[in-house]
Amino acid sequence: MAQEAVEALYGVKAGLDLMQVSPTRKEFEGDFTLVVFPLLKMSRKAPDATAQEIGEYLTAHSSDIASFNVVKGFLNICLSGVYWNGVLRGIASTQDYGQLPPTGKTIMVEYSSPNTNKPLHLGHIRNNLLGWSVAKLLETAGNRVIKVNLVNDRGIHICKSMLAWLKTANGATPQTSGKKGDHLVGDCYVAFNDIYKKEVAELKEKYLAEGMDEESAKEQAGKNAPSLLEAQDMLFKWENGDPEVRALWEKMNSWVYAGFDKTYKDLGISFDRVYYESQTYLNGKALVQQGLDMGVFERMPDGSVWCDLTSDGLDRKLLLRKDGTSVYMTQDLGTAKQRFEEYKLDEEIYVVGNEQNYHFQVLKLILKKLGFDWSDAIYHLSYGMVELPEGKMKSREGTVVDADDLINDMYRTARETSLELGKLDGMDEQQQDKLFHMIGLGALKYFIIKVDPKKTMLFDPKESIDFNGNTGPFIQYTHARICSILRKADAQGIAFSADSLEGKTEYSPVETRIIKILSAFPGKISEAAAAHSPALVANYAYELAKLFNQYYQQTPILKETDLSIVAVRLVLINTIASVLRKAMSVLGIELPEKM
RNA sequence: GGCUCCUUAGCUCAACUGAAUAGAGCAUUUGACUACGGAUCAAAAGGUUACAGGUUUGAAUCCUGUAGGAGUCACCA
Repeated sequence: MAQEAVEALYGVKAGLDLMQVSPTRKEFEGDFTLVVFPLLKMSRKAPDATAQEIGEYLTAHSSDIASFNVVKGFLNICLSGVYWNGVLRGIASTQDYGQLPPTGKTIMVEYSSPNTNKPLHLGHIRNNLLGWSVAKLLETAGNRVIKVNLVNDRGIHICKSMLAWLKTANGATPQTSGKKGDHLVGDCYVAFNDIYKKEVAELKEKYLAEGMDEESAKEQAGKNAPSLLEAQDMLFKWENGDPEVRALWEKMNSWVYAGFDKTYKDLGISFDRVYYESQTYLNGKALVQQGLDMGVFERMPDGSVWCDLTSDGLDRKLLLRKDGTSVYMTQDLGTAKQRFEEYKLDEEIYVVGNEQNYHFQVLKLILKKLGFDWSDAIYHLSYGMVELPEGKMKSREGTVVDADDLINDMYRTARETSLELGKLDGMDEQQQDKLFHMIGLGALKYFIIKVDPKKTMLFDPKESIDFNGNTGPFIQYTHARICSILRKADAQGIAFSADSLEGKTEYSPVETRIIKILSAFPGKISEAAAAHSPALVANYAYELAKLFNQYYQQTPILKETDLSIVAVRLVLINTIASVLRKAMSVLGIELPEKM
């Protein structure tokens, strides 16, 4: 449109990149703003004159434009009430507004990927919420999405827990101890480290007494502590299928899975497929041979295999140990190949913390060297750590925020706040329980998701999570409020539908702003999907909720005497409620009708 | 030490592709109708966007350097 104006006025076709249109800032009058600076070369006139000319042309050629004004090279355009009425009507009569048409693409999202030797903590919560909502976001943007979890269920760390269980637990099970399975196993892991630390200290004393120097005494003690040797022996037995070790391993893992399932259920997240590393850890060995044949990898005299990436500015990467066993990278290479072939993926997203940036850089590079053109379709959704006021969470120092504890805290706060406000008349206990969970979890999820995934974020247990202001409960409250009005309207027998908008030509400035933001929703979904950032959707929902609360405060809805105006306002707020529901559903947050 | 990332109000976070006076929430101060639901709203105060240069009509945003912080550089995963 503006492009046409430029061509008609200056006889030059301007590229779309020069046409900068953005929503007008609220301190100026207008709906959209065209920045004319980039066009000055074509107009060969002063900014204001150029803006004036374009504004006049647009007003003359489009009936949707009501007026315009020029401020310091910015052309502010006001669209007519009739135009906005058409927009609102279109939105109100669209089924599942915000759901974008199918793209035909298949995208896999891998997230969560826990170890089975400790319970989930706040860092995992960020991973889980982010992974789940990115998957939901991509679905909403029209893609077919496969959510997968790769459980790290084998390795020396698991053996440590097993060993400690044998030595210290006296046969305790989740049933007999009353502990959640993942916590029981996690406690064993801690117990192992206590034993290990003690042994290392003793051994170090002994070595020092034998005249070894400090440095090597420490190193040797660390390597030779009896419990560690036992754990290594256990891992060896595991790899050789020792029935006793395998049976214990299966038993303890099953406890952990039951525990994880509970936490996943509380968080409201799920997977389409779960992979276990015990079944995939041999993947990728075939690729090593392929790489050797292609001359991309090289075998050392001791038998180990490496990929030299120094010409790309990276290091040499080990792919096969001298004993022929594979490493993490090797597995990931094989697993990626398997997945792309099996599912014909258009994209694979790994939701993994930014501490593994280097790993994924190497992964993609090696795949590329092996000639897989789909290596570019791998996206590492690298999220920042959750830090505490005293710094990073460290399980060894006991400074972790446990996922289950945090979920329970949120539930309790929601319960206390709700009961204090006492608006839950007529709700039975089961409904209340569901509501407290909805609110508590809404607070937690929103708190995590509203932050840009890439950024390190801070959680202060002392202040915990607020329920006022820019929060999940704020948006839930807004929704409940709208529902309350709609219920009252219904009780009064006031009917409305998109057709109630027929013939409406005027909207107040706030109403226009609301319609504008509503109309931006699908665009926001695709923008967020492209950026892999649910945070954009969270902030969008907040803006909308805030705008409704302003509107509500200054505009009577049911108190208005003109019933046709009441109906229009009901259409508007009903649309707000459904867009809020849709937006928050992307984040996995439910909105109550009462709270 | 090499490489990568980060630094915005007292605190937690925004700012689309470079655009107008850098926005919210919390905390602080003040105010709000016989409450269409006060988990709300209105207002005040709070900023040299770490620092120094550079590019540009225009820089929190791009480039260079400095300071501070994080991550990573395993025959761990």
